[in-house]
Amino acid sequence: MDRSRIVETLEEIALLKELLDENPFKVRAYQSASRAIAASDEDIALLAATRELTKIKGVGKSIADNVAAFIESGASPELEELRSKVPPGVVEMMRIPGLGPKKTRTLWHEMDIKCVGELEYACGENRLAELKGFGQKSQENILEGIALIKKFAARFLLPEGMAAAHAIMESLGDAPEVIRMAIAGSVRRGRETVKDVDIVASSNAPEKVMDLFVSAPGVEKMLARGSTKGAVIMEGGVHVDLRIVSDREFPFTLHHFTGSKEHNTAMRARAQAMGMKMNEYGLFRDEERIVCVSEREIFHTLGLGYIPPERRENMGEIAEAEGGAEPPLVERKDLKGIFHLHTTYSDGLETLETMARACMERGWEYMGVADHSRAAHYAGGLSIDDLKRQSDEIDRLNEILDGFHIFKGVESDILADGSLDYPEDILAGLDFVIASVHLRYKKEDEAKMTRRLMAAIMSPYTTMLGHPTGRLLLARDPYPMDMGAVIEACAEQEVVIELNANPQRLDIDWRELGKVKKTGAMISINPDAHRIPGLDHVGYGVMAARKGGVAPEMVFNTMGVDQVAAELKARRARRLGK
DNA sequence: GCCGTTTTCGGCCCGACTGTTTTCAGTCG
Repeated sequence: MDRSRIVETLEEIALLKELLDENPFKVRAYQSASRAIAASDEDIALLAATRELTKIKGVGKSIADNVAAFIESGASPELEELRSKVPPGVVEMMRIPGLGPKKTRTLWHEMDIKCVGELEYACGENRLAELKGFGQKSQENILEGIALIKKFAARFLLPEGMAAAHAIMESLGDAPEVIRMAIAGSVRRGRETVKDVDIVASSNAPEKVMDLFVSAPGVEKMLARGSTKGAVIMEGGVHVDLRIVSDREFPFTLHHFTGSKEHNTAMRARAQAMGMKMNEYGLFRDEERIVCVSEREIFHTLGLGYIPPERRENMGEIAEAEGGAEPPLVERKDLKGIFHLHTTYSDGLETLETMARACMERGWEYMGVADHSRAAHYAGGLSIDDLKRQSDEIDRLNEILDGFHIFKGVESDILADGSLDYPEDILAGLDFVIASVHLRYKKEDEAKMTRRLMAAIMSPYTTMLGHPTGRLLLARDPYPMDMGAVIEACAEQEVVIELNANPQRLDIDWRELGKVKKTGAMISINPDAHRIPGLDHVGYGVMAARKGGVAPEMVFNTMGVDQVAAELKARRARRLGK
């Protein structure tokens, strides 16, 4: 049983109970149990089998029994029962901004509205205006909300969120009324997809700053405008919130709006346990305000080391920072070179030499070229002759490029039976091989896909496993497979796991990195670049690695060129000797 | 439903904004 299925089940139970107007504290209990299980390092199935689920703080006897029953039978009677009471369309209605459980329930019970379509019709017929708690304005807002969720997927990729955030930062950053200003929210945390963008500013003239914000270039629509809080929609549909506070409040507000909500909840609980109270304006002991000029001081006051934004997901980071500890996290400057880029030999847009020079400009010591293999017809995969031509060109370039080295590699398709795409003697002539699935995954079930990946990992020529889950964010789900088994096999075979830094992939998922760390396997932060700007995607990869708590030593491409060359040789030799 | 250095009962994180109210409920983060 997948942990995420348990977490989703508990979340859905909480939501449905809320819609059914059950005790809000009971609802919260399910929510916090769900979060606690999501954040736990423990083997949930094992704890369930030994009746020890209540060891997890936030999981009591009742929920523990439910989860255990769910794991055993694969179905949750409680959830089924709740689902039978709430039409699915009613749950869908809650996606509309401004509709929470209470209002949705009113629409459902008072107006017999059971789906988004019926709601849209009712608004068009002006039938909500007379309903208690609603009015003309809410009717309009609901219609706009429906249009919005139809027009835009509810989430955006990280780069789109960053672009919107930087646009606002640029138009407000130089204003004399702005004292400090920073991007907060999920963009700052480096989440792979974001729902909206949060920006925090300090000022003594908030009204002026708010004026600038709602009239900034690129703003399409103003949603809200208070004295301290405003919200707009940018062209392209990204929702941006701005919060303006006094400068002494700024670090607390920045921390608060960086979130995550779960991290904040845990931090406030910690403050409370230490006899303090924390909110977005400050930290207080009794009525006395505790001065902190930076986020670092806030963490310090609470007996913690600085927790970088990427880590703030309440997935163990607070325990790790206990006593002032600050576990090292990889930074972009730690990368000494990169693997996995494409050139005009296959579907890249730049020549080998142009890409090499672009890497040199970025201060890297080496690059590992990995064009597509011959099965990837659609991407101009390389024939054996193409590979040889490329190899000759690399030899020439390695002669003339001063202080830079190109490693010879390929991104070999993992064929349906798990074998690689070239004969062994060809693979043996390469410095490294990235093995990736690109084709024939749609009909594979979990067992078959796992076997296929395992077979590829077992090849002594496989150096790295490329984009392990195959997901395309907001577009394609990961293929089904046993990730735990794949990670263990990689560790055992010394196969490096790719963290594909393309912002549409960010694959392996950072949530798996804790597991990778435990097995001792290494990751490589690979740009998978097809053009020059794609090289800078490693920045997204670094953020994802940091979210997973990855130290520089765990990242293959933090090694310098000589060490990488030696390591590639040594690994190949060890595996051929096995 | 969960939890416990005030508690096995009585609490449960906190504040801004909106729209509908005529002092506040609901939503959101």
